[in-house]
Amino acid sequence: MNYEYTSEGIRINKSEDFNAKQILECGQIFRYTVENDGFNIYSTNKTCRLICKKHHDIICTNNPKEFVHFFDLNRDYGEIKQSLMGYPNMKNIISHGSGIRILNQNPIEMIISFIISANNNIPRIQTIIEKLCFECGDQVNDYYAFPEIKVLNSKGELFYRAIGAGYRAKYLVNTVDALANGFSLDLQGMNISSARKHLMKLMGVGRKVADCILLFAYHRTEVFPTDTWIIKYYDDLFGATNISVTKKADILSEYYGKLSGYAQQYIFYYMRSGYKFINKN
DNA sequence: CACCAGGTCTCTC
DNA sequence: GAGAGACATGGT
Repeated sequence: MNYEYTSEGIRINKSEDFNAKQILECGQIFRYTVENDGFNIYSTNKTCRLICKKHHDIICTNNPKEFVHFFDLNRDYGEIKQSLMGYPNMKNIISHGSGIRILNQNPIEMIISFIISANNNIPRIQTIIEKLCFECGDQVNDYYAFPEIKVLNSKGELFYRAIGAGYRAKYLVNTVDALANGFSLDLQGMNISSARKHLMKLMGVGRKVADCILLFAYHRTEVFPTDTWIIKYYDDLFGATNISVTKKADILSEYYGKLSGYAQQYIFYYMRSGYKFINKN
């Protein structure tokens, strides 16, 4: 990715491989706001302002190095997209969201966020997380940080219900307690199935949520998070069958290999934009 | 009213 | 290990 540090911030020259709107709207991040000239983006207790100009974007932040990693700027997405083009229908799908990148986010924030995401819709997920930060997070200038796990662990099920988590409140209480008491988040050296199994010990973390955590916090791109949108895609591509969602996820991740996570994001964005998938080779 | 949204848990066989 | 139901909440 072509970028440089300037006095204004991280300057990103206009490129097919970076589109702020697509990066933020492809469902991987829940904490951002839309402004006239761009976006405000929040991750753990950090923030940046992404200003979109005609010929370039500027990332304004006090933590430039962290946000270079956050936006995955040192990876060649052109190469990734080139490889994916070889798959059926991917040309259309990728061209619709060609500026998507997979962010490198915080494991705890991803775990909590995606437990809330289960059987829920994106606007409501955002509202719940926003309330969580407002109620439990440290105030930093004009926003609230993602809460410390200790603070979250001081809250009970009633609190999580009050912010709208519904029946997931119990899962949150249970998982936050595990995280506050030394549950390991170090997945280094673990193969994908061990890493997934480990995360799934947390209450509220099933196959799909585990795969989101692996992809968005650990950049394990060999997973293919399979939700209701992806199932629609799968059924169109391979034909609707009675096999389980888990099995479909296995087949998809086998099919796309190490590019699964990237493929999944392009497809998710495409499907959710209201495009009907048409299976034509 | 039913169905859906980035599913998971529990119970049963 | 696979297959039903239940589950909070808000939108269409």
